Amino acid sequence: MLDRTYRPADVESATYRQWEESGAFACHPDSPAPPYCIMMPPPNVTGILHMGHALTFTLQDILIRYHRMQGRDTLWQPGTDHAGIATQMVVERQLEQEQSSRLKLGRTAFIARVWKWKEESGGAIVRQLRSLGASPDWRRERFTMDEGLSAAVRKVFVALHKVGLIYRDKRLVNWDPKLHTAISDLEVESREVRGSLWYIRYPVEGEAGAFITVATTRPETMLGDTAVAVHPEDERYRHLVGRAAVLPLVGRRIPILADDYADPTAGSGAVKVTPAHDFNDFEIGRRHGLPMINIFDRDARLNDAVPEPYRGLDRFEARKRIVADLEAQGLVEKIEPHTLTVPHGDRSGVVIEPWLTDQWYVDAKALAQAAIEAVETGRTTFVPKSWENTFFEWMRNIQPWCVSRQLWWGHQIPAWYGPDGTVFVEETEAAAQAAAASHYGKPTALERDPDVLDTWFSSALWPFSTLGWPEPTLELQRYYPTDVLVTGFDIIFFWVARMMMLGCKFMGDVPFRTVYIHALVRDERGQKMSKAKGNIIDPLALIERYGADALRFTLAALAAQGRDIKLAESRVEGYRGFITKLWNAARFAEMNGSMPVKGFDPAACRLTLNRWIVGSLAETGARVAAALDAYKFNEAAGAIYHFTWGTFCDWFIEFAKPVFARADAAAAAETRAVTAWALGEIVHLLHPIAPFVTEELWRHFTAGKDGLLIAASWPSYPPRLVDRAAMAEMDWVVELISAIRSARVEMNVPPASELAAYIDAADPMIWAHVQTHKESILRLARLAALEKMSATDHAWKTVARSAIQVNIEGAIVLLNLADTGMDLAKERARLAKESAGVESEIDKIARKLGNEQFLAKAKPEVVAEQRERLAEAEAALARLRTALQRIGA
RNA sequence: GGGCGAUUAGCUCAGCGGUAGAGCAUCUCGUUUACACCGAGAGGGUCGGGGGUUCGAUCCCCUCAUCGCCCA
Repeated sequence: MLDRTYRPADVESATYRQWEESGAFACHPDSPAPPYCIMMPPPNVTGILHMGHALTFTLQDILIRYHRMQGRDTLWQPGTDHAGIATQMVVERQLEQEQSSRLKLGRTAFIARVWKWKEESGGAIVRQLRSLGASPDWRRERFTMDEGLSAAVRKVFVALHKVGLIYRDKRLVNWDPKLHTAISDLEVESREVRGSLWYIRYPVEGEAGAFITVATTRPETMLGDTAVAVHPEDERYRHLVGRAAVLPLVGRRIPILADDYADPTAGSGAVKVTPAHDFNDFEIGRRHGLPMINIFDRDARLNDAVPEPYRGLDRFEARKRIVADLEAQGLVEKIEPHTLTVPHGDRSGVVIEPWLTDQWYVDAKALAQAAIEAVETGRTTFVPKSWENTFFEWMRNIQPWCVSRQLWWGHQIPAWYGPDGTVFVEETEAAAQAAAASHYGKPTALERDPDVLDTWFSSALWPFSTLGWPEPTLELQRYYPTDVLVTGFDIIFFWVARMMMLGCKFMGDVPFRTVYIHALVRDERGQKMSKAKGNIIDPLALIERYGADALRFTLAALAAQGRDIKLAESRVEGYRGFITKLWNAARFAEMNGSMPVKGFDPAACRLTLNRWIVGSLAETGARVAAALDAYKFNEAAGAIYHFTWGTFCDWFIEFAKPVFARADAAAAAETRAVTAWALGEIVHLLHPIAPFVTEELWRHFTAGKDGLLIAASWPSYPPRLVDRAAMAEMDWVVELISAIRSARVEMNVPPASELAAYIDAADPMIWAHVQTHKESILRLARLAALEKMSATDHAWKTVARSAIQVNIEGAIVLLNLADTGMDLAKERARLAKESAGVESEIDKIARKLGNEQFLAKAKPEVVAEQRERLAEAEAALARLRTALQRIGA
């Protein structure tokens, strides 16, 4: 016997274990079934499950379970990402607490320490994924630093280097002075900061008392200035172009030159040029062949290239000192408040310093071409399509990708340097040494590049490296290109674009046919969840409180395309109610001996009631499948929700009750069988979204005889199951009961009082319907009796004065209040209000139908529909008028 | 500055050419043996403003306002 309420905690972990042990998650590369593959975006090994993960993995799991049930050989490839900077930071923080440090340990010991951390505490998220019910093929779990994946990284690096698509270059990079590494453009966050604009006078050489005033937001970098630039058209400064200024505090002679970059309308119109510490100035420096003077060390402290008093100062300290010294010399003309955007490292949070270093770059521009074409030609499509624009925008303006990082944790770059600096890029040290021996003519000692690769470099290979590339494995052949990538828009650039580029390059085909971009989860006020704001909703806490299914259902129900998801806990609570509702419907079935019947054929049902629920279910099944096929998770969830609660529970079960109690054994048996069948179908249709409760119910009803639901087939329903007549009939009965209920409440009829009712219907079919469903109608509308009586009967006229007259399609029903008394005035008002409503509707439709343009141009079925509506409304109005007349209005 | 998106019931959101919907909240009533994590019923919206296209606009187009996000 099922418990009174479903307790998720009691079944979830055991059910999960059963799924996993049954092998249901496994892919079968040798199977004849068509494959279906999703690459799980590998979460950071340091990560813990947050709401964004819960959403993305729920949606992926829904797709996987759905396609698995459809008979596809599914591979959901799981794994984790080594997350270079994040992981290194975690372990470094630990060392700090032990009064140790990465440097004290040395590289080899440090890396060993990180591996140890990874084995012990890494991958918590992988365990958490299980409580969400995710069903990836865990046997195939990969880690981006696994030997196989690392080999793929080396091979790709070397191959790209050989063809010049990876190269070493000295240019400005985004330098993180806290983490001591270069980072890519994407890892830089622009933040608006309130600062100042300093106007500084630079003396003009050879003209005592003459100055050119430059405006700058970073006065401290003046020590590295190598020019002053003005706009070529700027009359104010034309006479100074070609001459020189004397850099204050330093005394260096720097040219005044004309360059379009200087904006005459901004600041003073003249700008200082610091090519080694500003990306725009770097370009000016290149155009004019200016020297580049690096004035910072790796901590962004002033180095020995600056005058002695400033050496060793931190950049912010230096700013104060330099401004003070310039003021002392009367060289600060003015200081204006100024809002500017300042680059910050997304990991460290410190201000990024443009710094001149040697780094490895990927020629992203060249690689982007094939990826752009793939999307243009539709070999990969985005859902929703509008994200393609974002993708194109980024890809068409892509910059060289700086892939080297000055970290220890990651894939060390396979480059070795000879004594003279010659670089040998090879997959192994032995190969590098061989290359060096042939280059130098003798064995030569080499030193390996200490840097590691950007974490996203290995992630970019994920769709094929996890399948065994470069080996020509069966899996690679079978599952690549994958079917769909599911992810948030925030990593289109970081990851999607790069997988596209490297997939096209090395596999000769796109990594996925479809990219489904889902919304970001925000809190109920629409704010991004963050620790700082304290508005984080922990998915694991929700699972504990409401069950994984309630959380999954909520996320699916809210996952409308192209919108942020504002998650309120009340939604999860509400959908837990749905899970419980289903549970109780199953209890009802159980209590009434409704168990699955072998060989039951839903098409063979005789009772209208049963034909109706069968057809209704078939339509729901089609809707759910169509929604999932179109990635409309909210529609799938909505369809199953409304059917289960609004149709099956609210009406079908109520109608079934009198049938079960009836003497007609055949009818009862058929209804029992249909009830069990429908429940079975519901758990199938709901399983991808709410796998735990559905599996539990399935187990309960089949006693395990039919195997696990996770491995069951997705139901398909032949169109002949949909019986329009049965559906219309039941719709009418529902309308009848609803109308009576509504009128009773409106007229303050005590709920317990059972009224005698009379129905007058012109169409004999209606009376037939009433007779068929009489028991249900009496019960649900709380009537003592329902008899046929014509409005022309004398009795009708008498009763009408003490009765509520309920108007429904094709009929009018009298609810006799003789015993309880009748407020005629109130009844008149009620009928009058209803006729007013109908009149205005008639008016609206009549006007429409009176419009020749409408008749001429609207689709015929629309016109027909309006005619029908008008006819019905007119009939309703006639009934209401007669009803009013009868009570003397 | 460039781009994208939003503005629909008190709140959070669906719908996106032809009868305005859901969840939560509110109000009234109810414990009729599946379910109070419930049931019945009700109230509540000139679908941001203005213009246009159309027989017809919440839906398409333009414009304004407000608010987000991304990129510079």
